Amino acid sequence: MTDNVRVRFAPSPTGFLHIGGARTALYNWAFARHFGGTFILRIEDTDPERSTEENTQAILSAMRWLGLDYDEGPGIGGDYGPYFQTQRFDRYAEGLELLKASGHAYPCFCSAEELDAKREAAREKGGVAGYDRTCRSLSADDAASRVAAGAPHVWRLKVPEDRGDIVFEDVVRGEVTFPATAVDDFVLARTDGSPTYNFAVVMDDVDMHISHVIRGDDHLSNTPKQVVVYEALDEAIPTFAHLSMIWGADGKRLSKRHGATSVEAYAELGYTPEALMNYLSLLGWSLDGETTIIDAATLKANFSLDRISKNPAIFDVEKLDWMNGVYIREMTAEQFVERMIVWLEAAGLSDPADVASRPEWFARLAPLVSERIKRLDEIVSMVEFLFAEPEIDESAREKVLLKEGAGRALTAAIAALAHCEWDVEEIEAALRELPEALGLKPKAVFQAVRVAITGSTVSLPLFESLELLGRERTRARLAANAALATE
RNA sequence: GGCCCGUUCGUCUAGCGGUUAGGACACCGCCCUCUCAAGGCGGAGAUCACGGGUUCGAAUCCCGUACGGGCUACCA
Repeated sequence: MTDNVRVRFAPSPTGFLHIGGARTALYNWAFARHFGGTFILRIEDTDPERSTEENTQAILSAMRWLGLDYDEGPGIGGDYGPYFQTQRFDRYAEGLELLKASGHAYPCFCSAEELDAKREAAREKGGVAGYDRTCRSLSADDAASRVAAGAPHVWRLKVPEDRGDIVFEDVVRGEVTFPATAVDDFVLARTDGSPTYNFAVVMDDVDMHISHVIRGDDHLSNTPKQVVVYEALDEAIPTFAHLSMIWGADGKRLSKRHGATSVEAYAELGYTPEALMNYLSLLGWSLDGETTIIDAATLKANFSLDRISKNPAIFDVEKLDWMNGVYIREMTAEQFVERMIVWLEAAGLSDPADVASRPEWFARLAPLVSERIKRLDEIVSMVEFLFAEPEIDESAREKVLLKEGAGRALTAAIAALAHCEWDVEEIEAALRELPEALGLKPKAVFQAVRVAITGSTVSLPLFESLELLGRERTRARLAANAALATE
């Protein structure tokens, strides 16, 4: 592991792992893995109102599910911890002392009301917002004595008078320039001593020797402020890469209105982590513009920051569905059975012991199902008829069983299947003879059998289904429905 | 309001001065076929947001406009 590439994903545990956050995590991970660098997970839990332990756990489990393993962070530690911001307050305090000592921070006694008023006024005039530096002109003695006297105060960054435009390199945007006026003497430490976000991140990224900051676009405007903090701290500025946002289908910020937004929700809907990872990797990045199926190994081998696109992307569930289907179809029977049984067990239809008792049966079933679904949750309705007596769908009964000839077809099927070998070929051969013998269309015969066996006009392939169902149950269902069908 | 960022088929994107503007999803048609899928073949779909430049030549470079987004907190 080389130390020249150290990146981090730094979520706030104020909710589940969002799709956008997952992509940010994925890009950091892929970048680190590509260069044999270090991927760090840091929990930014400084907002006590909204941060919860549950959310932290949910984020960890979502990352585990996606396969985004980290090298330093919660649960596994590392040389630059702790990895929870709430456990790093002493470091922020030390950093602040450093800035005070070097003259880069000064106390401000302005009240919230005063600041609000000033901000309003400044905005009215149009143009430059930000703190007007009132307390910056306080004499050192005056400020010190007021602090000593216990006057409530915050600590502000003293942006150098001669600091010109702030220019930094962003791998995806190129050179980004902010006018000096975009950075005011912002607050580093609040009245209660806690650090503000823009100060804490820089302290953490410095302490953790972060080489590349890969994060959401919404932080681009924070970057000049952070750059000034790095300078005040006299620390090296990392390389930045700001990822544009992911939007919902309507081009608006992705939210509950758009359906599932958390990684967890996608897992529950039957998406595979492999597919979600593949889809997310292509949402704002491309290998060559042609390749769409990219597994983790390929991603690790090819990921690069310079192929990240600048424009925001709309999350397209239909493409994810297609991709999920591709991954499902690529599974071996064993892999698919492994996933299938989870869903069947949840539905109360089967369990691992069942698989263990008849592995070949499940192995035969697997490919029939896997090539027909896009999401794992579709498994249940598709194979239910093999585990329980199906209910005959009303419209299927009307359209098929109550059609003239259906009863004869079922009766004939019973006879035809009575003595043949019970395997697909024999079953098919036996049933194929019926249409002609009965003077019915093949479709009419097969659909009648299908509905009688599965309860639906749409099902897994007929002959295979019968084989899997077994001779006895097939005969019983055919007989039961023959009695109710139209001759 | 100010500052910053973005704009190629409906969607994700390729393109980085000269291409019939390529691929993928979705869509349509045909083939395969016991239903549904999968698969194969083919099709439609982008005046490259708009307007000016620069250039022999611009989707590609520059400027402006429009639209969208972000930041502008003692949130993160």
